[in-house]
Amino acid sequence: MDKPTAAELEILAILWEKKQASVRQVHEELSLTKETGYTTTLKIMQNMHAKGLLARDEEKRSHIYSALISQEDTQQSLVKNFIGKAFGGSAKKLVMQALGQSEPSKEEIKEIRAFLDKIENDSQ
Amino acid sequence: MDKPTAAELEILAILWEKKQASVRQVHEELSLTKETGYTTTLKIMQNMHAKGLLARDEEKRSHIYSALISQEDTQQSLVKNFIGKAFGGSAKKLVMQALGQSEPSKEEIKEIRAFLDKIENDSQ
DNA sequence: ATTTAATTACGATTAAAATCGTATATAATT
DNA sequence: AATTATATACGATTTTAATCGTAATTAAAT
Repeated sequence: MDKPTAAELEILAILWEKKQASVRQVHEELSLTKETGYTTTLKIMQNMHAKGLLARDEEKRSHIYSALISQEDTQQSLVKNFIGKAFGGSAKKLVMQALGQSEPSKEEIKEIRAFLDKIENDSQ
Repeated sequence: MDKPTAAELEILAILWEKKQASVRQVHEELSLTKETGYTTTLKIMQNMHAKGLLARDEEKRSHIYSALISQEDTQQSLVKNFIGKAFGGSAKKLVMQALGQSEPSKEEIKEIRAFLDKIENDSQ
């Protein structure tokens, strides 16, 4: 599947969190961080529905939308694409760049170490 | 600075590797992985020069271009932006997603562990 | 029933990026 | 010197995403 655009991703993020929502609800959430018109949000969500990115329940007057692609799958394809485009295919370089600039807490570092342990064991 | 577009990033990647190159050289490299016209490459590089992304030596007939922004700085801003847009600001989630899908080698895992050690010590 | 408010549908417009054609200039070749 | 090849300059076009206005529809309120 084609990767979602920037505006689509913002809407997906809201739907992943809310599970399901009307255009109105999505738009209000979006308005907290972005200056945009209601019909713009509506249009994008209609497009996403037409593309198969969102499901739509038309029972009630105000349609209820929900994401048809999972956050995990989407993030996976985004990361894969990003590593290819911005880091010449090296996941290691991306990881180090991300760690180097984000100042992770002790606890987060611990979690990442545990994750590395898990990967190492799985690969045997 | 504004983040480079996708096409600009491809050109930057070539210039970071070659240090400097003519439009012809960049275009030939680009043609290996992409179907595109010479004047398209030329135009984009001219735009990048106008924007201050590339330096240009006009001594010879065929101008010689080089990147004015470093790979490290660019990757840093790209990653920062990406974490915000695709991972709700959590570098840890990005890191785990990247590690989970890339099947890093033992050697790479070792390097990442060493990097984590370094970060932990620096933060004290 | 009428009016008001809220929603979807639809198309047009705008904006940004990428693409390309053609003219012009310059160098190299014959 | 004339021809050919190669570059740049410039503007127009195409493409894709995002934005928005307005009409039509439906529900709610009076």
